[in-house]
Amino acid sequence: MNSSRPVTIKDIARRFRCSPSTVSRALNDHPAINEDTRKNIQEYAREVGYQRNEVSLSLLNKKTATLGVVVPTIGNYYETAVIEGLHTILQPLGYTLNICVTNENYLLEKEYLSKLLSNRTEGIFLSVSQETYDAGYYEHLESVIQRKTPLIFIDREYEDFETSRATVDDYHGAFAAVEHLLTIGYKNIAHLKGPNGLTVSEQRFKGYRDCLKKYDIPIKEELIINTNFKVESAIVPTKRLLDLDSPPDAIFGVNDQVAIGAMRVILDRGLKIPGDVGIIGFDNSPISAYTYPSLTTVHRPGRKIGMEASRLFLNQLNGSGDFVHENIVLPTELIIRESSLRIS
Amino acid sequence: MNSSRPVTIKDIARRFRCSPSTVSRALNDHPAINEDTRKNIQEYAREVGYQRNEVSLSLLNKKTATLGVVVPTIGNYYETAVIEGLHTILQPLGYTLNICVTNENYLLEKEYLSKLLSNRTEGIFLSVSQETYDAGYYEHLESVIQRKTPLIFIDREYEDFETSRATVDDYHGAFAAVEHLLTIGYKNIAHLKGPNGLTVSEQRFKGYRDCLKKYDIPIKEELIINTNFKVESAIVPTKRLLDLDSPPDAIFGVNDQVAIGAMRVILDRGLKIPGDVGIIGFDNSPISAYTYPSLTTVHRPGRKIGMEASRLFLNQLNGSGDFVHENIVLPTELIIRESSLRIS
DNA sequence: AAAATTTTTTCAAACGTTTGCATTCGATAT
DNA sequence: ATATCGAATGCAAACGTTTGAAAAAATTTT
Repeated sequence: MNSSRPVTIKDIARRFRCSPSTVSRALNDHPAINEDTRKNIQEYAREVGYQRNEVSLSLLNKKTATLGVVVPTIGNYYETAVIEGLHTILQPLGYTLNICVTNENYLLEKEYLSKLLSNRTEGIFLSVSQETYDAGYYEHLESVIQRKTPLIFIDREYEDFETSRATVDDYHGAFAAVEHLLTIGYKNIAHLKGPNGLTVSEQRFKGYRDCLKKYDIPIKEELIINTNFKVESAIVPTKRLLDLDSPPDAIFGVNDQVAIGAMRVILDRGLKIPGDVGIIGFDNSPISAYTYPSLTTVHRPGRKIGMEASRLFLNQLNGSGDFVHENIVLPTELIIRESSLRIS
Repeated sequence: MNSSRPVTIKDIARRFRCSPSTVSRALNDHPAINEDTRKNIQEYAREVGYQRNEVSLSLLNKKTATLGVVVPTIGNYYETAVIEGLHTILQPLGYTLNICVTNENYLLEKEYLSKLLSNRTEGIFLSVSQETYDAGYYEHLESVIQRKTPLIFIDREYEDFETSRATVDDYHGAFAAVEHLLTIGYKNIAHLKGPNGLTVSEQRFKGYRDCLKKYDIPIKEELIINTNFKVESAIVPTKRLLDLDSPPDAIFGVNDQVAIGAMRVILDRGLKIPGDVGIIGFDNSPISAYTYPSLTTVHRPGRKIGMEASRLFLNQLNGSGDFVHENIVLPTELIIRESSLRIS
């Protein structure tokens, strides 16, 4: 059986009765190589499908041109937008992105980070998993820091750690959303909150809370119900909201998915959107413009976050020794559509 | 400035005035190492944060434990489901997935494949880009074949190439969808088609066409309009359909996104779904159950595809020399919801 | 034709790890 | 006291490539 071991420089050298160095130089168009030798070797290499073993080069140069992207999930529009942004900047520079999905699992996250370091990844973009965040774990990050591998946080904050960070201004996005509802005449605004503990959830919740405070509206516990970001998780909570003695006249969902789930329940009850209940989401996912009614939402610039995060990485890389830690916070944008339109 | 070069086995050896071999054996719990030596070395290694350089091991063992996943996009639910499936099987086996997004671009696909080979990736899962497919390119695959790197096609067929393949039975899925519409009483069924040339588009179109044929219904050119899988791309085509002299009483969308876009246009015209127009999509994306009205669709088992593809890869890997090429086609499932419910 | 110069090629080391085989060092048996 | 044995450690090669310095070969100059 033909073992089909990849052709190496040594193989080519044997074939031409020359040294590996000559072959290497010929393949790399080194000037100190005879024109004929070069041509012959290059031609032969192409013929036999020689492909340089990057693994050996990585070992030699201590450069792998690989970056890790560690995220809790890739199911949602936002994450893929971030990855696209990273890709846009980093792919042309020759970097390969190694995308690792932790499923919100601490152990998996830890394993991935360790693996990325072992593989001599040159930088890591990390959105910590919920489990990690909840438990306040951070030891697995120590080794990344210790190794001085550039570490960029995307999206989720991690207070105790000083690294660069690119996040969206969830707080003001939420604030603007609720303020919009208030100024348009809604008075009793509920919030379908994200999982406790996550920065994204908490920031948006804070925006909701502080906006109500600003307008001297009491915060009612029964109007704040948790979800897990998924459509399904909005169903029961929304029903509970509608069954209240004084049901909300508007709902602010922690993301578009949840808002869409809520809309469904409301329409099923024969209520009108935005007539009876106003709805607002978060993310500005592509579908949000085409639901019925279309969904007012807060645009979250995922692609830009990816591009900014890339920039932060490159800064660290070219930075002089000690990293300059930057903290980029991108603004959101309120996108007003049908689900919140009501003449005040 | 502290250069913070990663600690190597040699560093540790120097510290203990012993040879690298001893350190290596100590770290790997080799039996022929003195208990004290072992303990001391292991402790010290932990202290200084030693992490074994997998790059050097990869070179030595010619094993990288890395697999490439080359897909045109990761924006949609289906692709992420496939990746999740791959992940489910392969992550526990120690494989790292290197996800590469080609954006339907041939050159990028070619570059990625070449890079993956150079990096000595042990297997490649490929869903060819539209450009590649359109142009019928295949040379970039030759080197993969030549190297005998296991290559598994996911989702998109590539006739001339014999490799293993895991796809969904789009044809029969589409057929069932249209048949459902017909048996429920719809007569004038339009199709919002996917981009020309893509297997997915063409197979679903064929299913549509053949089903109509089976029921002796003439195929009308004006009822078949192209889209690009995205919500927005359904808007204008749907308007055109509704403006026809004899507008369709049902629309079969090539995917859920397109179907949702169509629904939006129809509802905007004051028409009832499913009363005036029945709608059916494809994919069974999470959102499809919660649109208003909920969307009848064809379930596409992305996760299963990923798992099957993994199985095919493992078979090739353990297979004896010459690969056994398998061709897995998974069935779809019709999910009947509101958008097609009409008493016949 | 020898010396000087230029062109072309080879040598050897390095990257970090593992591993078969050889070596060293005590200790035990003769 | 010496041979024998076992345990512990070291040596050296290997993986594939690059690269500065040295060597060899070819060319030009004297």
